Amino acid sequence: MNILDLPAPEAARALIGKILVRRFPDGRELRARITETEAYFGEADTACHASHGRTKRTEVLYHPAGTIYVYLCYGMHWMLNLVTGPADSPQAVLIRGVEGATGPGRVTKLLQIDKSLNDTVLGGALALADDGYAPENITASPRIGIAYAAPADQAKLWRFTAG
DNA sequence: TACTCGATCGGA
DNA sequence: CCGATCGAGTAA
Repeated sequence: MNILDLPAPEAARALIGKILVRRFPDGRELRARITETEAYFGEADTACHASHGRTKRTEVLYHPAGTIYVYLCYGMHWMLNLVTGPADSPQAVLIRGVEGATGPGRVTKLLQIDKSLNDTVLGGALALADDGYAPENITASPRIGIAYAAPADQAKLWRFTAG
């Protein structure tokens, strides 16, 4: 059972402590342990980009688990998401933080991730690794930056932090 | 084609 | 607190 086959909220929790491996064409490799995630879960979740249905932008969210979703936010920050769950069920986990980078915009800067990885699949330029490490404890809290979402969705405890 | 606003960050 | 910076979405 792959973590990314799980529903996004469960996958988001399970991804804490796992390692992102960024591989470059010249063979170089960067590794960063995931410390913070958020789940965006389906068209019914008004905080999820797919809440407005299937569009050119959100199409990638409907792809199979393990697909990478990268988009530009505020004109300058790339956001890294990993699609979870079955195909045609739009859900994803936002990687909000890794060791050495606090904040989703810093994660992609550190790992040199941009639009070119959008709609590609984990296992190539970006992969997941599990070294068996398990965080001491994981805290769940409300998601950040979704003031536009319905109150019930803002209240969901779908942000996970290692600590 | 115009306009708006964001899953942010760093500096004042 | 506020500006940077740009593409998707929406309205027209």
